[in-house]
Amino acid sequence: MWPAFLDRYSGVPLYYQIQQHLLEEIRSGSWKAGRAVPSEQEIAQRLGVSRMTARHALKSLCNLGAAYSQHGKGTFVSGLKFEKNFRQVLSFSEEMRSRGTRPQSKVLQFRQAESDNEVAEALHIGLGEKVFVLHRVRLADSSPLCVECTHIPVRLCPELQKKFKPRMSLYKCLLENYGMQIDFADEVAEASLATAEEARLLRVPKKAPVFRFTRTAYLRNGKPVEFVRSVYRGDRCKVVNRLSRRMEFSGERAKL
Amino acid sequence: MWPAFLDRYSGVPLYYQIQQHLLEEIRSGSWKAGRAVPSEQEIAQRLGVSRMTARHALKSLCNLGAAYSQHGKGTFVSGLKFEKNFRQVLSFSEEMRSRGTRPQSKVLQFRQAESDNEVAEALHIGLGEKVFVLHRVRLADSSPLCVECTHIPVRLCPELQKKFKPRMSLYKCLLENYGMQIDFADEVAEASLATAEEARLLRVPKKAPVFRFTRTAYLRNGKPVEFVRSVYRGDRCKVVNRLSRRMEFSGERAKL
DNA sequence: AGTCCCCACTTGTATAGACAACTGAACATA
DNA sequence: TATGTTCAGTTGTCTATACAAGTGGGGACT
Repeated sequence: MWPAFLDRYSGVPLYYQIQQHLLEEIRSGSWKAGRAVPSEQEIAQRLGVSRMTARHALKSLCNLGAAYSQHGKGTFVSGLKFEKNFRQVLSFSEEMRSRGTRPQSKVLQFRQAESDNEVAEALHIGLGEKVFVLHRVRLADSSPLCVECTHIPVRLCPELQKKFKPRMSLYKCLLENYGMQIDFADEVAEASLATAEEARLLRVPKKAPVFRFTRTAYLRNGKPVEFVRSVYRGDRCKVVNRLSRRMEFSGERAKL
Repeated sequence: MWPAFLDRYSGVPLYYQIQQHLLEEIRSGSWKAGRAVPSEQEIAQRLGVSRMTARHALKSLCNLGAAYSQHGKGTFVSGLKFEKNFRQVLSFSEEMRSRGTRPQSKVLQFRQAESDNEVAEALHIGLGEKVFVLHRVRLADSSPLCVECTHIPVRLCPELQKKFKPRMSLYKCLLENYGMQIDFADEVAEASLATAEEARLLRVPKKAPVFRFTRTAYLRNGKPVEFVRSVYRGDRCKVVNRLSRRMEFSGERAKL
C-alpha cells in the first residue's frame, strides 16, 4: 500500500511522521469515513517501528478528531471535516486571511488607563492597575466587521506603545518583543442590539442584532495576558463551537 | 505526602487511579496554580509503577486541561477552573440541572415530516427522507428560555414516537431504547431578532435580541443523529467557548 | 564579574515484550 | 436451528529500559 516513508534521522519524531502520513490519506479523501485505518500491528510491521510508537501515532490521530478507536475492533476514519474540528485561537489577521478575506483595522484609541472591575478580575491584576487600552474597528474586505477594545497589563509589556505599529498583528508584536505566545482563550458571547455609537462605527442601523464578546487570552502556563470586549455585526458573523463528551477514559462511560 | 492508594485488583486502570488522585488535589485547591505536580520519576517510585504508567497519568491530566508540561522543567498545575474547561454535550435537562435550575419543556408538536435541504445535508440523509420533528418550548425555573425544533431520521429509531414521553430526556430515550449515545456536537450561533411568533413563545418583546442556533449531534463514530434549530432568549443565555491552539505536538510550534 | 562547562533532573521519544479485554466469525454441539 | 466454544485479530494496560533533549544550578576558569 504505502512504501516506507520514515526518515529516522530527520529529527522529526517517528510517531509524528506516521500521524501526518495517515492524516494526509484521510484529508485527501482517499480513505473514506468509516474505513479502517491500518492496525497498530500492521503499522508496526510495515514500517519497522514498535507497536507503542504506532499506537502513539494512532492516538494522536484520534486526539485530532480525524479517527476514533474501538476496543477489540480497530481504528476508523471519523468522517469529519476536521478543519472545523477544533477552533484555534487565531488573531484577527490570521483568522481573516485563513478565510481568504483581507483584514484591516483602524485604531480609534491607544492609551493607558486604570483597570475596572471586570478587567482586573479577568487579568488577575489589582483593581486600578495600569493597562493599555487599544480601541479598534476591524474591517474585512474594507467593510466594518467589529469594534474591539483590548486590555493588556502595562506591567507585562511596558513599552508596547512604542513597539506596536497600527498595521501589525498585536499577537505577533507580543510574541516578537516579549516572547509571549497566546495559547488559548475563553470567550463568552451574548446576543444584543447595537447602540447608536456602535451602529455608527459598524455602519448598521441602530438596534441591529450584534454579538457582544468578552474574551480572555492566556499563555501556555495559564497566565492571562489580554482581555477583550468586542461587538460583532450579527449579519456578518457566526460562532462555531464543538461540544464534546469525550475525556480521557472516563470510567463512567464504560459502565453506561 | 500521600500514602500508597493504588488498588491493583480493582479493575480500574492504574494510570486512571493516579490521574483521579492528582485531579482531586488540584480540584480541592490544595495544589495551587503554577505548583509543580510530582514528576514522572517520583510518581513511579512512590507508587511502585513504571514510569510510562506515571507518564500516561500525567498526560491524561494535561489533556483534561488541569495541568501542562514543559520539556526539561516539569509538569505544573494550570490554574484554570477546569469545570469550564471543555464544554460537554449535555442534554437540556442535564445542563439545567448542572446549573441548579429546574428544567421543564412543553411539546408543541411531534410529527413526521420530510427533510428539507438543510436537514438532509446535516444528517446525511436523502432530501425528503422521513424525519421526526419535535417542536418544544424549553423552560428554566418555569420561565421560557428557548424554542427548539429537533430533527431525527425515522430510519434510526422507527418507534421513537411510542417510546418517547413528553417529560423525559430525549437523549436518555435514544440511549435506552436504541443504544445511541450522543458523543459530540457541532453548533453554530447567530445573533438575530425575535420574530413575532418566537417573541410570543419566549415572552419577550418583538425584535428582542436572540441567539439562533443550529446544532448537529453525532455518535462516537461520527454518524449524525440529531439536527436542531433553536432560538434562545438573548437576555438569559451566554455562549461560552474555549479556543485552543494546542494540538498533538505540532512540529511548527517548536520552531517558533 | 562574567563565561563556559558539566551535572542532575526533567520531559520526550522509542523499543520489546507481556497479558487483559473485547469483537466477530468460524466451528462444534445439542 | 439455535446455542455455546474456540480462536484469531484488535485495542487497552503495564513493565523495564534506553537514549535524546531541554532546564537550571553550581563550579571552574578566565
